[in-house]
Order: sequence, then C-alpha cells, then structure tokens
Amino acid sequence: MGSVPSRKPTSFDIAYLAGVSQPTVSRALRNSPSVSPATREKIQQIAKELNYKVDKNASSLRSQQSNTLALLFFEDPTPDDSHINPFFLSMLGSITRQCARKGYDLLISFQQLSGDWHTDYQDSHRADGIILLGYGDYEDYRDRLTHLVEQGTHFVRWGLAGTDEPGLTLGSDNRGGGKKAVQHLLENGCRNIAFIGTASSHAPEFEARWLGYCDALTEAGIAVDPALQRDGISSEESGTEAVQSMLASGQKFDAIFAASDLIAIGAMRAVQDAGLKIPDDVAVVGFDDIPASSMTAPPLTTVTQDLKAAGEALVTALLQQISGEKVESFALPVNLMIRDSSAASKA
Amino acid sequence: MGSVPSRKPTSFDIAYLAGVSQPTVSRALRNSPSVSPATREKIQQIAKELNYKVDKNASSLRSQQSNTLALLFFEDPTPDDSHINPFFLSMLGSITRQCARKGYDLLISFQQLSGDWHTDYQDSHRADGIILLGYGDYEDYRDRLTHLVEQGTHFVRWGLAGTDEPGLTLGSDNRGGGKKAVQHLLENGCRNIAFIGTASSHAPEFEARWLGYCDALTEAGIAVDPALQRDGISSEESGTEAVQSMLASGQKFDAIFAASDLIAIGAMRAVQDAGLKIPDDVAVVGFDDIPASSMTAPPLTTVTQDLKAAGEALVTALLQQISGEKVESFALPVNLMIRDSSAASKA
DNA sequence: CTGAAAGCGCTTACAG
DNA sequence: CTGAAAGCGCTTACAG
Repeated sequence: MGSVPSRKPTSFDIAYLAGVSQPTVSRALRNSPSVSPATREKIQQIAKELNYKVDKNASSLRSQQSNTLALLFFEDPTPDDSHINPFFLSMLGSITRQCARKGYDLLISFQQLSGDWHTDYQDSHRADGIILLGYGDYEDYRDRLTHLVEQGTHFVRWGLAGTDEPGLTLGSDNRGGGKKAVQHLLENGCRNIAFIGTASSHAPEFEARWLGYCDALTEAGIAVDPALQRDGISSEESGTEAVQSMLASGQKFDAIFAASDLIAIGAMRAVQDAGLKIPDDVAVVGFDDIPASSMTAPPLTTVTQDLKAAGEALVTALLQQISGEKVESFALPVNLMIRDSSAASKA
Repeated sequence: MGSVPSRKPTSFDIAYLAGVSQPTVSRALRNSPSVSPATREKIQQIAKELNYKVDKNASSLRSQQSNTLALLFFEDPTPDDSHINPFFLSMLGSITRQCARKGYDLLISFQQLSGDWHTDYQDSHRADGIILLGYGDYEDYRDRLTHLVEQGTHFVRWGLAGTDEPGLTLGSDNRGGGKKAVQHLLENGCRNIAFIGTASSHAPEFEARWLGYCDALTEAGIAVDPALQRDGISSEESGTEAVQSMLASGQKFDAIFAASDLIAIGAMRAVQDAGLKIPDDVAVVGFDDIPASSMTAPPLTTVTQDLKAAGEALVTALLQQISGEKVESFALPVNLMIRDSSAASKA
C-alpha cells in the first residue's frame, strides 16, 4: 500500500518497485539488449500494471529528437476558411498511418505562403522533419525552399520530381500521366483537344502535364494549337471560365484535358450548361482522382495517383534523410482511370 | 566574434549577449510583465537576430503542459487504407486554424476502435487534451468514453450533444436537421418518404435524424411506416443496397431522406440505375454537405452543418475544460441547402 | 524588476 | 548486465 503513488508514475517509481536503478528501467522499456531478459520482463510487467508511459517531453529533450514529423499544408491564395485541396487531404490518411507504423507522431498545420514557419518546427525541436504539401506559385516558393536547405532543415516536398530544384521532392509522373490522358482521347477519335491549366514555371506540375499533352499530340502528328489552351489554377471556377471563354471565342473543341479534377469538374458544368453532351460532344479527362470524381455526372475519367504509395514514400524518404542517408527525388507511376466522361467512342 | 555559437542558440546564449540572467530571458520572451520594457525589447531583439526558438520539449517538461492537442479520427470497420469520412476531413481545417490561433499545436492520428491509445497521448504528456472524431458503433464506444472520464483525461467529442452520455460532447442539431429536411420534402408534395440509416443507440446521430423525420411526418399527420425505413451505415453501398431492397420489395416511395450524404449519393445512383428520375420520380435529401454533394447529378439537397463553427467550438471547449472551467455540451444549428435533387415541386 | 537555485523526467556516456 | 553521475533547456518559486 502506498507504494503506488497517485500522481503519474515515473521511471523512478518503476525502479523502486522492481528493485533496480532508474536507468535500468529506461533501458528495459526501450528493449535495450543490455538488460537481462528476466529484469526486462519484470520491469515491463510493472510498467504495464502502473499504466506507465514514458514522458515524451523528457525523452525528447534528453535524446534531442522528437520522433515527430510536421505536415504543412499550404495554398497560395488562402481564403480564410478555404477548403484544402481534396487531393492532399486524401494523402493524409496514408501519411498518418505510415508515421504511426514508424513510431512517429504527426503534427499538422496550415500555412500561408508567408511568415517564418518554415524552420520553426525544427528549431523549436517540435519536429525532426517537415512534409510540405501544397499548391501555390512555385516561383515565390523556390526561395523558401532554398532557405530551408541552407538552414539544414530536414524536409520533403510533394511536387514535380526529377528536376534540380532545391530539396528532396517526390511527385507523380505528371508528364507521363498527361500523355496517357491525351492518348486515350486520341484513341477515342478526338482531334481538337483543349488543355486547361496554367503551364508555366509558376506551376511546374501543370506544366509537366501540359508537356505530356504536347507529347501525345506530337506523336500523333497533330500540331499543338495555342488557341486550345487556357490558363487556370486548380479550381472549379477556372474550369468553368476557361470553357466559357473558348465557347465565346467560337473555338472548336471535341475534348478537354484539364490539369486537375477540380478544373475538369468546373469545365464539365460549363459544357453541360451550354447544352453540349459529355462525352458525345466533348469528352473530358481530369487529373488527381479526387473522391468527387467518381460522383460527378457523368463520372470523370482521370489520371489516378497512388496516394497510399505517395504518402508512404514521403514519410520513408524523410526519415531516411533525417537518419543521414542519401535520398534521391523520384516520380511515382500513374494510371488512367477511364469513366463515362470519355468512354464513348467517336471513331 | 565567436559570441554567436554555431550550434542552436539557447536562452543562456541570449542571456550572455544581453548581459542578464537566463531566467530573465525566459521571462522576457514570454512577455512577463515583471520585466522592464527596455530589457524585454533588448532580449527580444537579440533572440530575433539569433533566430532563437524556445525549445518546446524543455518548456513542456518544465511547465508540465505541452500546448498541444491531439485529434483522433476513427472509424469502426477500418479497411486498411480507408478513406476518412469526408465530413470529418472538412472539419480539419477549422480545427487546425483554431488551434494555431490559440497557440496550440495539433497532433493527429487515426485509430482503430481498439487498443489503449485513448489515454496514451495525455499520459505521455504529448497532448493536453484530445478531440475525438469518428463514426462507429456507439455501444462499443461508450465504455471507452467512461474510462476516459474516469482517468481524468481531457477530451471533447463530436457526436450527439444534449444527452447524458459520458464526457463533453458537441454536435449538430441532428433532430432539428432531420425535421427540416423532411418538412421540405413534404412541402414539395412528397408523401411516401423513405429513411435510410440505422436508427438505434448504436448510431445516436442517425437516430436523432430519424426522430426528426418522425417529428415532421407526425406534425403533418402522416403515419411513420416501418416499411419505408432501411438500416445502413454511412457509405454509398448502404444507400445503393437500401434502394435496391425497396425497389425489389415493390415498396412505393417518392422521396428519400438519407442519414448522410454518402448514403444519399449511393441511393441516387440506385434510383437512376432503375430508370427513375430525380427529383421528379424520387426526391433525395442527404445530411452533412460533403464537398461531393454539390458535384453530383443532380446536385444534392442536404442539411449543412457549420463546420467552421464546429471546429472552433471543439477546440474552444476543450481548452476551457483543460483550464478547469465548467463546460457544457451543446448542439450547433444546421441549415437546409436546397439543390436540384429535391427542387422540383410536385404539388 | 532581477538573479541564484532547484528541478521537470528522462537518456547516455562512463565505470565496474 | 547494472548503477552513479551528469545534463538536455527550460520555468518557477523564492529572495532581494
């Protein structure tokens, strides 16, 4: 009686009950090989009975590592309570689970593309490394990445892999995905394929998808027509406006490859509002496979990214970087998910 | 030279440079009123120059509070890489922002409805309190809540508010929302209104929506017909199966009130697959207003919950509880968002 | 308003 | 395999 204190137990309490020193308790609970099996078992048994949990703060302070990663979402024009891009949200589950599997906690935050949050998490020892997810103007963003690299911050970013941009970057095979999407439209007999999405260094992933679009057209012997391209960020409004603009200009088009599903969904709406049929008059293909894509009318054909693999790869790469391994940026393969928005053949 | 160390600066470094003691640095950086303005300014200036950040682990260890909250998502039947319920995902942004506003970090985790994670976060001092979000069998869940209460864990839960269930619970006015939805259908001339969703103590929120359904019918002098009710969890499959079952049974119905949007979306698909028109043959109303609801064909009428207010209320209530204030459970108001799935009048 | 002292609860060399 | 000692970087009484 009285041997089990009512305040939260510490390793000293366990040590006292087990008749060993406090450091031995610490070792036993971390499964150090330098503790005899008998002692270890006894200690772990007592710890369990007392419902003892190692104090994370003390442990992190002493060992100088937090076993925590920070996930930073950001979007460039951040309306006050903006919805996060659903694509990134879908990655959240996979990232969280992979962190748990590796014994890491995950801290999350939303950020404006401003302020000095970048290094804060690591400088304050709240996280050992950072995962960056977001769309935004890449030209604004690059400086910050460079700064992070200079500060020695551990981070990994979802973006356009395979370039010489600062820091570790994983991403999908955007160019290959764009090519697959457009080849599919070509096979279905489409010849005037529009592209919606800003294709510039400000949006490198969209630019890569655009390059894939060009690849497919060029291989098919079709000239890339600037009149069939419209700029746009990833939003339904962008898609709607782009289609309205093309319709107003009298531009002929029998298909749309949108740089993202949100754009595609907005585009479909504008097409249908104009009294045109999808896919008979205009076939539509998106990119991302967000949850809503399977629920639109008609369901949207799109380029799917393997979010489970992506989330796991981000966490794994970051942990490797933290542990001092050399990690290379790389691209993950993508697949075309064919649904009704492009399914009918026109040939 | 040499006065600025190359390792990460500590409060001792600042103290040395400012010519004061280390505790004074600590006070100045936390804006303690017991530091002279001049000293405070000088210290903060130096801290900024050195890019000094208070070590979170040391601070938390010493003060015995982490300034961190944990957000636990869970779903009962957890397929391996299940999508999280989009409704909860939508709340994430608001919760995160409110935490940031209050100076708290947010830790997130997905959990099975098993294991001993409940108190882990608090016992290990990783978080000062827990936000629980999830659907699941409430009957299984209640014991765990009771246990949490007994352990003195600080937590708040999104669920059915206003009952005498264990712990602090915030939620929407589910019953009022259900009533609004069904009144709307009645106003549009519907008379055989089906309800899809398990209405039992295993799913208290669905049950409350069902009670709202009954309220509206009863007020309109229409008897509640058990043949028009089908059980179902929150998934598209449930909705599809329920509609198929009703069609197969020959049951007449001219409207469906689904206990969630996911159910409603699955139900709409089954209705359309059967060659029936929405809303002319069957009007459909859901609950939640998930992002996909505005993108379905036709767009789904649904009961919207104020997610921004909900997220803020969860965080605020939890922080109040942590600080020892007495907090009461309460329900947030809901609104009916009328879209095309119910818009046509039949009267 | 400021400083000297203590201590939060661990982990990690270092000895034995 | 185990223990005594030190120390991670702060915050908080306690004095003055």
